[in-house]
Amino acid sequence: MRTHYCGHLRAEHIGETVTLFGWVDRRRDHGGVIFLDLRDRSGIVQIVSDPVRTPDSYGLAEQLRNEYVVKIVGRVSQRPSESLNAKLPTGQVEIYADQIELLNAVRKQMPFQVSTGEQEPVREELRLRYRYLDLRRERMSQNLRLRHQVNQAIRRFLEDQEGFIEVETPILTRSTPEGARDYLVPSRVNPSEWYALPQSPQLFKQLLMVSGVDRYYQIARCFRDEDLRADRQPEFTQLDMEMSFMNQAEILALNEKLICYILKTVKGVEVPQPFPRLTYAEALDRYGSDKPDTRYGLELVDVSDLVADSGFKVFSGAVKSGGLVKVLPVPDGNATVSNVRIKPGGDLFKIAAEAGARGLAYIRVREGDIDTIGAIKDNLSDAQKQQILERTGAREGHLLLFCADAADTVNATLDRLRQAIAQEMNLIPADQINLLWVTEFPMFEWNAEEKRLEALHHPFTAPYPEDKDDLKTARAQAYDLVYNGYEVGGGSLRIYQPDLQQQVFEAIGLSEAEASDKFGFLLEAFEYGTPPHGGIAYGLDRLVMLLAGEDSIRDAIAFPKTQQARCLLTNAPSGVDIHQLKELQVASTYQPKPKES
RNA sequence: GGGCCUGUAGUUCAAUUGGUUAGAGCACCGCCCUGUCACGGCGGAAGUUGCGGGUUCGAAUCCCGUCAGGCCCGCCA
Repeated sequence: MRTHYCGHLRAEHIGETVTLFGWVDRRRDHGGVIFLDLRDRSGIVQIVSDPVRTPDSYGLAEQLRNEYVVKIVGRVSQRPSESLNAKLPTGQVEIYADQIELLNAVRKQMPFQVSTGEQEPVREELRLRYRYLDLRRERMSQNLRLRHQVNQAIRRFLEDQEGFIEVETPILTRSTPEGARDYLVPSRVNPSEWYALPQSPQLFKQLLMVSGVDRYYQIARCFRDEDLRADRQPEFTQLDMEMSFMNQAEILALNEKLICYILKTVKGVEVPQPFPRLTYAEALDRYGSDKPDTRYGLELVDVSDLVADSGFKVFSGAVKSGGLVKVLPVPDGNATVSNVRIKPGGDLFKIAAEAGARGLAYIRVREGDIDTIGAIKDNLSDAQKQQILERTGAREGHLLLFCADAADTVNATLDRLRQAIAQEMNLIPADQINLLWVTEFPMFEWNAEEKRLEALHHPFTAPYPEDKDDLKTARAQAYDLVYNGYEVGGGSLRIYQPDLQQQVFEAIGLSEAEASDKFGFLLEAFEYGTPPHGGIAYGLDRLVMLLAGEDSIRDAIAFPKTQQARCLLTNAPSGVDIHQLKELQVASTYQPKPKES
């Protein structure tokens, strides 16, 4: 049968007779000689057929078309010196096709061409409908391969170097409060009861620590029934890890080694360790975000104290009511950003408004003077202006964009503006990889809608010991790994004392009865000798997306869903037979909206 | 639930901004071509302009609705 993969053939094989299988990538028929590019998963090699050298195959070679599946038996030959192809790894050789066997033809018009991949983009809708063809194309087959290499690197490092063992945890599990919406599965054997698909293996991996596994990992499928984004799918894959008897510094160091091993193995890139660390507070202060992209500057500057008692009410009012006044200094921003764009109706104003800001103020630094609206000019003293210029490092040509509002709003607004402006001004070095840890997250944040505290990370996250006495304001021993502005991983040290866990449940408004109902098994497990432990989970799809240089997580997944959570290939989800529902004792209550006439 | 963008031949795009027969590359079919590699040449077939309605003498183009895909907000411990 097959003796070689197409892409592996080199000058050293010249003279050998080989048997190849693959797809016809392209056919070039010169009337007297036919060239075929034969493609398999390893690459492409050129096949030659003509009536003189390969009389037995020429007739069939004329019949072949793109994407036909063929078997080729032929002689590996040196290409004529004027016909070498430097673009192909196999470009020194070609195969004289002594035999061609047509294994399968293409019977329908191709919905799109496989071999033009890079030159001609195809509508994603079509790519997803005919995903098996899309995956034949260079770009997607590379992405599949890259993903495999990442998985492989993870296993080599964690298993061979660090002694982790992979344990599989249930897909049919129980629904838990908090967190995302669950996917539910009815139990036929237990009518009216439901399994939930796991949002993550969180509870099981902690139980495995109680079990003495010590170092656990899993490449785990997770499910969250929430709306989709370019970087969010309803089912996704985590690299999930948990380890016992390690402190935060040790866990971060081990994970840095893991990430560096992956980068080195799949990209050949060396990243210096340790990775930079930013506390949550510092990240918000300097970037307005807990996942800052640090590949470019444009850091925010807090000027609240400088304008707290200025006559400009927008500024002083924001500070008085507990908010902030922060500046996004944009070098050369005067030339790039016109006033029209900052004012109502402008694109930057729109971005700010979407983030909740009511408006943007500005100061333009001109030669020896500043240019701004009258209300600021008249209400800031020369000293205040001078201090602002000094603190923001403003020079001639700088545009200072001000946002004054509640802290959340200011940070969200300037974060988005910072990203938009960096992109517009081409400040983002696309090839750079910036990794950093964000640490010292708060334990909780206030959910205004439900009027209660919510766990920022999850309710099993341990507070810093010194903060334990006031849990509501405590910092968590939690950490996120940020990769070019994307959160690619996050984890924490866990609570392993039942009483402290109970206090955290109380803080988020989970009564003892509820906690015992939902998590009783975990609390009980903690009564039997639980090691201190902690862990982390990475969004594997997101990591692969970034390593592949893609903008969408879908390009890192073989068979992804559309934004409407549909699979265009299989047409899932779909209706089911009424008998299936009867067996499950389940009925849909869905009522289509009546059409208005 | 909301905002924005897209939908024209199998496909990727165009159509002088409301005008007469909706064009081009690739793919497909036929003929020609012995060194191409995005081969080349000649010819051909291929369109309910997503779908439905409206405005208009006239709609791919304007309006309304609807479907599908995308980006975002909300949501995602």
